[in-house]
Amino acid sequence: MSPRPTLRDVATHAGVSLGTASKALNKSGTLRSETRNKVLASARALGFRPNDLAQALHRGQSYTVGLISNDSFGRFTMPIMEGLEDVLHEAGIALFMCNATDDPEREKRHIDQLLGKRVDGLVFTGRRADRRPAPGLNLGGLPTIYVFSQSDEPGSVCLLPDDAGGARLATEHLLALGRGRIAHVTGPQDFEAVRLRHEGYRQALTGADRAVDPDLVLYGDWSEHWGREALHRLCALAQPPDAIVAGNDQIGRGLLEAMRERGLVAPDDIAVIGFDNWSVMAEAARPPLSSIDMNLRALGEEAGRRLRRMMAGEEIASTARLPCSLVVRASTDPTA
Amino acid sequence: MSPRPTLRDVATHAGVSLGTASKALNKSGTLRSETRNKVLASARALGFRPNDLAQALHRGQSYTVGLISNDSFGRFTMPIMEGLEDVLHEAGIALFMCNATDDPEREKRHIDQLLGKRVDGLVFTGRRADRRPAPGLNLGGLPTIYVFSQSDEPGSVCLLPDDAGGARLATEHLLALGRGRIAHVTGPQDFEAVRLRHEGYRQALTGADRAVDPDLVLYGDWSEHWGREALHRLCALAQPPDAIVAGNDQIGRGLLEAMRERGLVAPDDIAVIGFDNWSVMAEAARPPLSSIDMNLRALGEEAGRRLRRMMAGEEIASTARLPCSLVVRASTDPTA
DNA sequence: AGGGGTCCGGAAAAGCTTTTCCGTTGCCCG
DNA sequence: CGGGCAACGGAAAAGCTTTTCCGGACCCCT
Repeated sequence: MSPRPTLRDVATHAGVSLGTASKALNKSGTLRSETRNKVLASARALGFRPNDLAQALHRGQSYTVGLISNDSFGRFTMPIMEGLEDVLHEAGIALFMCNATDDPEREKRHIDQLLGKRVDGLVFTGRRADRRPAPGLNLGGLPTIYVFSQSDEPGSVCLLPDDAGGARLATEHLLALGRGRIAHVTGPQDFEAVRLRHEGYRQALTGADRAVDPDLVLYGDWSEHWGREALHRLCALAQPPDAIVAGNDQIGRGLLEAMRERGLVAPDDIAVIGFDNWSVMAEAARPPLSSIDMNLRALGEEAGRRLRRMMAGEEIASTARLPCSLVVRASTDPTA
Repeated sequence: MSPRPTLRDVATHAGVSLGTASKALNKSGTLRSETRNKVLASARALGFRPNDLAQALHRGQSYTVGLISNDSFGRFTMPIMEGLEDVLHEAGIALFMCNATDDPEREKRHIDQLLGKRVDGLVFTGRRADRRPAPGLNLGGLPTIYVFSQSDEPGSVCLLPDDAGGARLATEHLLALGRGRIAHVTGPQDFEAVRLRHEGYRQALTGADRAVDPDLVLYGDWSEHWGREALHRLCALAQPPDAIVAGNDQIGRGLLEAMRERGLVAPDDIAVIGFDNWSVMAEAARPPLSSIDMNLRALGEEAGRRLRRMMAGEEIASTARLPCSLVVRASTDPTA
């Protein structure tokens, strides 16, 4: 039976009317259990699967949410997606992802497809959390949420990791280890995350009655190469640092590698902590790199909860940031 | 206007009947261009977007394909997805991904959801290309293809990189550089890819009238750590190798790192080539790591083409492997 | 035995689009 | 001026499910 069986087929097979079959399968209406079982048996025998298209059309709700990802490697999107899906599934909602790869044309296409399929909600995910232009499409009041990504549209609902808090956590961890000269080696200054992480770093130092030494703050790109170069620059200072907060794990790993080559030992000579907790990087570093975890999965879960509330008609505060956590490894604490 | 406008709204707004509005928008039937334009204008004014649910229901085809990914980091799935999507989009087919994360329950759920949405095809993608049990669901003749993944069901259509060919390419590259003792440091032997890559390595050596030296073939896990350890073992041999084919880029990078620490220079002392061409690893290695690219995007494109043919009713040969390519970097050729 | 209530299952409409089939209008030509 | 044809637009059905409304049957009680 190539075309999938419809409810009518089931009804015919069970010798009842179409409406009755529906009621039997949905446990609604009032039927003799004998009739109900007959229908159920027929449905099983025929391998019946209700047609979501018809259901959605009928009730005007698709119980489907679309996720548009601009993270071409999926490193950030995947954990978010898992969290989202768990929460949405509880409510019987399916989640489908489309990959836009930072191409506005592709993105538009995907949004259009999703609108055509009458999704009940939309999630945007990014590779970086900077403000992005609103998609040039009228979403017509469709519940929409930006996760690890922000819209420049006022009133849009965004969910982000608390970058400043994460950097503060990292810096405070180093302060608690008794470090006095803490450097910050990070990415390009035009990333909002870079500015916020710097701000958290500053706050932590200020909180400990220390000032930021501009010589100890270095901006570059997100690569290991930059981490290595930055270490050499820092070591050339009259007063090298005794700890470093890296803007991400790749930079952190570069710092550690350069240290090894100079015969410096982490954390004894310099303690290093990264950001992102990208395990494949952090765990392969020598010593393994302490890092800040952005709890992306939890971010996805919270996004799912908020989206559900939005779908229920509730108004949601526009932007929230969720806390990061500290993951201690040997690059700051050898006993870890 | 919270509920999206329907074709009926457009028709009313334009002062024509529903059927006429449909014809105007689909350029079918025979209408005065005046009427057609009136409808088009109304549709634009109202922000009309046809309801794919109704369309799909009507024509019995959803023009949608589902992708089930078991690659929790998306490193392999994402490029495949891009290729797939490009090819499917040409045919007006949308691609939606679900993440199953190697959880059979999740996977079942997703398949069921996709079947309910009456997708016209299904793609399975993996993190590893080993044979996997068929999903315990009746797909009812739905066109299905496994990419970078295999089903143990006979007759299933699978599309894979030519692992053996890739390893042969790598080994021949090293032979062409004049290397005589070529080692192979790879992952767990229970991966089919590991066995195939070893076979390619063997073929290349045999083709050059060289035998495989069992001392030079080391199985371990996929980590950098194992790469480092393996290098030390190889260096402890009476006759250390002058080149190494690594089973993946992480192992390759571990090998290079350990070489640096021993004061060995790549490629002068030992040339190293990896596998996967995972740029974030290969390019950050010192020196940058030559590697074998599995052309995953092309794999995705070919999968899309085959799927389209299957949807058109064509029978497809069950399994194919697509060629890998060699990416030369400084770890084998300093001039690269 | 008849009337009222309960229990069941059927009929029909709605949800949105496409397509086929018809009816109407207007024009041209005889 | 009337008949026929082309051009155009409307009506209706189909595709699948859910849900409401109804009608029929049966039971119980009086």
